[in-house]
Amino acid sequence: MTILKREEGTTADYILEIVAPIFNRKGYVGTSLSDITEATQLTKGAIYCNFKNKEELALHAFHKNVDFVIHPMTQFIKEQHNAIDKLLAITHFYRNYYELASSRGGCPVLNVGIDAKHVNPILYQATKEVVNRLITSLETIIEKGIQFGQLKIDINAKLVAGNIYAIIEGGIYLAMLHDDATYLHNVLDITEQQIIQLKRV
Amino acid sequence: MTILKREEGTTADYILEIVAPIFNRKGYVGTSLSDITEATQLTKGAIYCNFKNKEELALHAFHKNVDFVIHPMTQFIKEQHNAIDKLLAITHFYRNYYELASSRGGCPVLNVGIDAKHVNPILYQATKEVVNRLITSLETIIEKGIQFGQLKIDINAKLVAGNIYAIIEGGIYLAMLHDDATYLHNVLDITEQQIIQLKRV
DNA sequence: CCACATACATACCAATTGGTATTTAACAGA
DNA sequence: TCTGTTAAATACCAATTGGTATGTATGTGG
Repeated sequence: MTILKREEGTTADYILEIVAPIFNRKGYVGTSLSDITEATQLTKGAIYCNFKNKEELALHAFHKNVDFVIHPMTQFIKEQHNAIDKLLAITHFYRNYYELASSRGGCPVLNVGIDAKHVNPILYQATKEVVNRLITSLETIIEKGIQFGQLKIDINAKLVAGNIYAIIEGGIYLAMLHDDATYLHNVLDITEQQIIQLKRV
Repeated sequence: MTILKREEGTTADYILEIVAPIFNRKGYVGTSLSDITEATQLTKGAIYCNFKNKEELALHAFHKNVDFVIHPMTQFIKEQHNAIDKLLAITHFYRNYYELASSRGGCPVLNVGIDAKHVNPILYQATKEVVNRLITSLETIIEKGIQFGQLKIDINAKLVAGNIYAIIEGGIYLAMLHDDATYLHNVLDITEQQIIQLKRV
């Protein structure tokens, strides 16, 4: 399978694991092949044997970064069984997001969404799709909440979902910029208030 | 003064005017000297005669971009004479922000704050200072509003200022990502509600 | 044990990177 | 009109960029 005496996983996985945070930090153009070979202690031969080119590697790295930060949240959500609790599980999850994400170079959605827009259409498109997925899942939670009589009936699910995501991402931005999680925590407080007001009385 | 037969302004101004949106779009590492010489139709001699190096040029470009989008807002604010109206002038200003900023490559604060963090300490620091200035001015408006009896006395000015800025910036992010200003408009609606609730009863 | 595929290393490529030294042209002041 | 200064063009630099062609070692199926 692989020459290197690593216990588990393929070389491609190994490369991605090391390279993903680098792409997240330095961006697509900012990350060079020499950054990659240096960090992995592999040669270009190994890289191009496992990935078609830099772009494909960056795309995989992006998805790896997204999974790393988002996967725990989906678990949190599944554990709850009504709309309010699911929404609060989200804000609860984001309470620890600064620690989770900053160790890997920040929020990949925020980073790549900004970084790739005028530079790499593939990565840009991938970011849009991830954001759409996230907002849509929020939307679905709200819609089902309305349907099951947990939330007020006059709620615009799409609008509220977008707002929640925007507010949280704004808090993440400020937290990352100033290396201070309280910016995020403060907007989460607001978001939670907003969520509670969605509850059907 | 300058060889080029431009009617007004220095060559440095001319370079900045053309180069600023490019830096905003492609970022610091993503913008090459050849991008710059191509766009300005000048040679590297002209560039390095007017700016010490790429970094200094990028720094000036950043401040030019910030001024371009922020200056109109400060005018708006000055025209109002109580805290609520000043705060609403801000949200009013951001109603047109998508059109204003996207034509120049997006929000420079958001772009450079993300782009430069792990790549260029000078630009990163500059962004933090701009954000601090903006949040502090918000804070001052709120504090004076409390002082003059326009706003509730139990408001945490620093906290509210940070929240408003985070929410707006989050809306800007989504609007830019999806090329859809409504994401921004929706969070501005929320922000305005929040502002009105600050009013002393 | 041999043929072959796989996985990676090595060596190389043209193009581009940011930056500089030199040259040229234009202007201003005397 | 001569002189010094300045702005910009030109030519050049070593280093690095992403990518590829070739070489080599290792494991595997027949």
